[in-house]
Amino acid sequence: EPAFGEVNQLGGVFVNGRPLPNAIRLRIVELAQLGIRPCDISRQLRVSHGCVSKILARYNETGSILPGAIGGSKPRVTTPTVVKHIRTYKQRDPGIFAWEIRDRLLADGVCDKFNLPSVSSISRILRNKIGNLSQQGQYESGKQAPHPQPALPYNHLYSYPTSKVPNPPGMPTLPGHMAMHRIWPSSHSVTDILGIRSITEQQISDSSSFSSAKLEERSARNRTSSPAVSGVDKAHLEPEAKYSQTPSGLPTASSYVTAPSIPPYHPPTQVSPYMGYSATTSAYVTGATPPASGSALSPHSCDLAPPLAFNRDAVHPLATATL
DNA sequence: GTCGTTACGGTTGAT
DNA sequence: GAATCAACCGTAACG
Repeated sequence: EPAFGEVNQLGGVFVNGRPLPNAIRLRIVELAQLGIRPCDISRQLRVSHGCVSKILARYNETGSILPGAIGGSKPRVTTPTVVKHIRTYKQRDPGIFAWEIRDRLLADGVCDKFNLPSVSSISRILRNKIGNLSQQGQYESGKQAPHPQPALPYNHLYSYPTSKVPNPPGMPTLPGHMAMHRIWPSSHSVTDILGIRSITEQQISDSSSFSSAKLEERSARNRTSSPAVSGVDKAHLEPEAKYSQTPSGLPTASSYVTAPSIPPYHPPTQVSPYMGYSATTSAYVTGATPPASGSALSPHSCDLAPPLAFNRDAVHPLATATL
C-alpha cells in the first residue's frame, strides 16, 4: 500500500533501495559513541540491526556517515592517455602482444593495478582504434576525441578515502565524521526524496569548511525561522510537499529518537510512512522532548570523535537515561 | 540476547 | 528513449 515506503519489523519506515536519512545515520553513530549498544540503537531508531551494524562498521572504517554513491558505471580505463601509450607501444614494436602492452602500462606507471585495462580491452583497442589508425592516420586529432578529457585515474564519483585523487577544485576538505569522500549523488537519498536538504548538499554549497557548529547554527536558524508545523498537518495541508523539511534545515536527529518519546508503532494510516522522516517529526514522535540544545545527544552540537571502539561497559549516563 | 554476515529485492546512473 | 549493467541501499534471516 505505501507508495513511498515500507515499514520494517521494528516499525521503522524505510525505502527499499534508498539510504537512510543522514540524520538517522548520524544518530546511529552518535548513540554508538555514547556507549549504547547496537541492538539498542536498532530498537530505538527502528532500524534493522544489520543496517546499524553496517553503518557503524563503515563509520569506523572510513570516518564517514554518508552512504556510498549509488548507480553509475565503473570508470573507463581506456582513457585517451592509455590509448596513446598503447599506440606508442604498438608503433615501436608491431609484434607486441596485448599482455605485454598490459605489463608495460603497469611498469611505466601509465596505469596502476586498479585501472589497468584487461588484455581483451587492449586487444579491442588494437583492433578498433590502433588498427584504424594505421589506415586513417591521426587518431587523436580527429573527431574521435572532440572533447579531450584529462586522464583521471578514476571517475571522481568513485574516489574513496584512500584514493590519491585530490578533492576537486572548490570542494572543501571536510573534517572527520562528516567527510565526504566522494561526490555523493545526494538526489537519491531518502532525505532528498523527502525534500530535506542533505548534509552533503549543505557541505558542497558551503564555501567555507564545514563544522558541526555551523550545522548547529544553521539548524538553529531554521528552527527559529520556520514555525513548527505538525508533520501530519503539513502533509495534510500540502500533499505535494508532505515530505518536505523546513525550508533548508537538516532534521534534528534527536527528535527522531528520544526513546521514551517514541510511541508504540502504529501503522501509518493516512499520509505515508514517510512522515516519520519528515523534519517535522511530530507525526512520528509525539510529545517528543528533545534534549536541551548542547546536550550530548544533540547532533548539532556534537563533535563526533574519530572512530572508536564501542564501549559496552561504560555507558554514558545520559544515554542510560534515554534508554 | 547480541551481532556479523549475506541473500534478496529494490534504486540509481552511466553506457 | 529503452535496455543493460554494476554500483549501492536496507531488510530479514541465519548462525
